[in-house]
Amino acid sequence: MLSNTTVYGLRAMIHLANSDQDQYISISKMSEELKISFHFLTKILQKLTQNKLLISYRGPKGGVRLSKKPEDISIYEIVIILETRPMFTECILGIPGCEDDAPCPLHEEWRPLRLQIEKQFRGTSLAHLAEKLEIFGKRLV
Amino acid sequence: MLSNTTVYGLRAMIHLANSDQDQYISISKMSEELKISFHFLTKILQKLTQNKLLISYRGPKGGVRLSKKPEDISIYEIVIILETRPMFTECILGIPGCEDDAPCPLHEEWRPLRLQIEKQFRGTSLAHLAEKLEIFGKRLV
DNA sequence: TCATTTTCGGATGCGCTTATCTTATTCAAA
DNA sequence: TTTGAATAAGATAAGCGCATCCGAAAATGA
Repeated sequence: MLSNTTVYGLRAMIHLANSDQDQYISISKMSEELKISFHFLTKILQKLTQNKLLISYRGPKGGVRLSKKPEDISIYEIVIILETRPMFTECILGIPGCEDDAPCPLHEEWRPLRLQIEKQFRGTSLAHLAEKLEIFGKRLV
Repeated sequence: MLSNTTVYGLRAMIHLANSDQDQYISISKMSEELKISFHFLTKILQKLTQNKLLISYRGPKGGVRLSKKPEDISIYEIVIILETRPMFTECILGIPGCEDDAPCPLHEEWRPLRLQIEKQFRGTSLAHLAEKLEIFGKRLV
């Protein structure tokens, strides 16, 4: 459903939402805590930085932090940036040119589900997830 | 969402559901009509044969045919066989051991969607899709 | 029996995502 | 100003799904 890259990115973002918003969080520390390869995590967070979801800072005491309040970041934004395929729009049968006017046989069955998934992703904020993590003791690793 | 392999398999099965049930359909003919590489389609249909969804016959006039009536084959069965990842059960964050008792932060949000997708796939038969193809002039290529 | 057709099944090569490595750049603190 | 810590960015390797190829086996018809 979601690529590894996206999953790692989501976990890291949830972790950041659950950390002190006023200071930069070291990527290497994060990679240890989340058990994600440091180099790979770096690449992923670079992409999120380039897309303005994170602010990075180099040098000692450097790291990354969220560019907005956790309440204002939806997991939809993260998925759109990290997922290479347009999962919220593509035809489930992969037929080129499939659209409402010229639908594939599964088109009508798939559309409502696709829209509902998108709605759910748009409506779920990092703050919401971080809160759950905090209150109910849920884990990221 | 679905792998290429699964998509090809689904298209081929819909094509078969829309063909004469009493005779074997040549894979090479099918591959031409569906514009799918013959060798690759062969591999995919072999898997479906091994899993009793198709019955194959070698030699001249050979080919494959559905092992059950199109009404009795759900696209769920096909996806389960061809998809390598357990898409109807796996955690959306890919966290090992994620389950109802020890959920990841997205667990509760994802579960109803996942179940609804599964329900839709279980409830959609090849006959239903073939009918649509026939009546509304929808296409597979 | 022999040639032809067709699926079966193993082996191989390709390409993209995933993952790693290396060098450059930036910043803080001594 | 120098040193060390940390991200940035490009190059490179590994793994897996995708795709192809080829010989073997089975069935048909002559």
